[in-house]
Amino acid sequence: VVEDVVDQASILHADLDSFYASVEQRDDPALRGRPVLVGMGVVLAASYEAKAFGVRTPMGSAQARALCPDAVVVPPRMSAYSQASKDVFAVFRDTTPIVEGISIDEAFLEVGGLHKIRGTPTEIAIRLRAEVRQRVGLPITVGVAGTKFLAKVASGVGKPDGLLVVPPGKELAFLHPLPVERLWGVGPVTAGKLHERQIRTVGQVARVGEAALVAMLGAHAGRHLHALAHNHDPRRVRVGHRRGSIGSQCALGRRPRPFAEIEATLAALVDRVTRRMRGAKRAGRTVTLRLRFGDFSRATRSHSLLKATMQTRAILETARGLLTEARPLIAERGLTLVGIAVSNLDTDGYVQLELPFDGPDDDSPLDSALDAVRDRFGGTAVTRAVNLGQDLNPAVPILSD
DNA sequence: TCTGGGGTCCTAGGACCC
DNA sequence: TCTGGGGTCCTAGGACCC
Repeated sequence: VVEDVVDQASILHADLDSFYASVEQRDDPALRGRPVLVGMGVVLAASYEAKAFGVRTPMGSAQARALCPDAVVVPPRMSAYSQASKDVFAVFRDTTPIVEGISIDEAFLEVGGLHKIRGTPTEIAIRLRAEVRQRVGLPITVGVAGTKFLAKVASGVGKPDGLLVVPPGKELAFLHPLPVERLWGVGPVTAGKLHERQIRTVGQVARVGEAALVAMLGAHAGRHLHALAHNHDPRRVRVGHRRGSIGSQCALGRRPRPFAEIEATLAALVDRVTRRMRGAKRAGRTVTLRLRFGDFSRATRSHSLLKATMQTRAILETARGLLTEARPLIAERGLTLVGIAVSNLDTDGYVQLELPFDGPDDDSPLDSALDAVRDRFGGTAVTRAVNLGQDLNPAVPILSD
């Protein structure tokens, strides 16, 4: 009973519609009302006009053009989307301090304690949509419900450019007729397993029983799905989430590549990732090499360092070692994608510098280098004397936060 | 449906620890 | 030399999300 009283519909899930395509239509009036595809090789986003022709992401551009010959295809402009995302999140934070971003174009907002200041959750949601439209010029759909999960489902059903409120007491009536694919966490594999047993709607999932779902899908997935089908989701909206990994990848196409070219691509990926790590002031300890092959099978190889680092050289050496380890696999199956990710992220780590340093009388290059490090990483640099002439072990930190 | 680039979370075996 | 019960961390794979 207490839960019923407390658990009012106070969670908003705000989700921008066809985000990249909407930004393109906003910035180029000639694209408005027309089918727009963002992405040259593969469709990254399609406007609703294009989706009406059956275009989906990720779909090859050739196929998408076949479905929708009148579509305008534009290259992605990531910096414009990134700025638009920042602008929309500013509107979110003006609405409530409790905002949990879950991707570039969606977030949860907790508006429960704001009744006296800003009105009911529904009133807040109406105003939020108007403000995003007015201040950023983009359409957004908002779902309102008592749990995160249901708010997310509601925004999905409410798209495009809509508002869907699930009032307390009406949750299961809303949820149970929906197809299982609507559940967050049910993808093609899980949906297939459910369909095999003639389970197609959320209501049918709810009637199956937890034990049967666990037998079908495994302990966690089974319990999770059972809980969601009954709208049990105790998760609160959390602020201050930090990413757990930073990575970059590159599709290579089906053409066979010389090993040296793969190594060069890997070096470029590592450079991009370590730059982003330094920009975000995050060091990482586990390096993962991601591979995809001609038959679309995948493999990963990973290695954990003793100490977190954001140094290009240390991560590149590790990545090269992993690539060498995977070389027989690559020769056997043919590589179509290579990627690198760094996880086990920490806020501090080490940076190693090599400096011309003639002796005790010549400490100015060291001082200026330390200043440069402080400027760049914003931390407190601590020096440790190391005789580089004797010991060139790259694992020895000479600077640390 | 012949497939990009960025992520998250879970499972499971093995090594190792007390 | 064999044995419990309780853990942690590492690695690899897989499903899923936008």
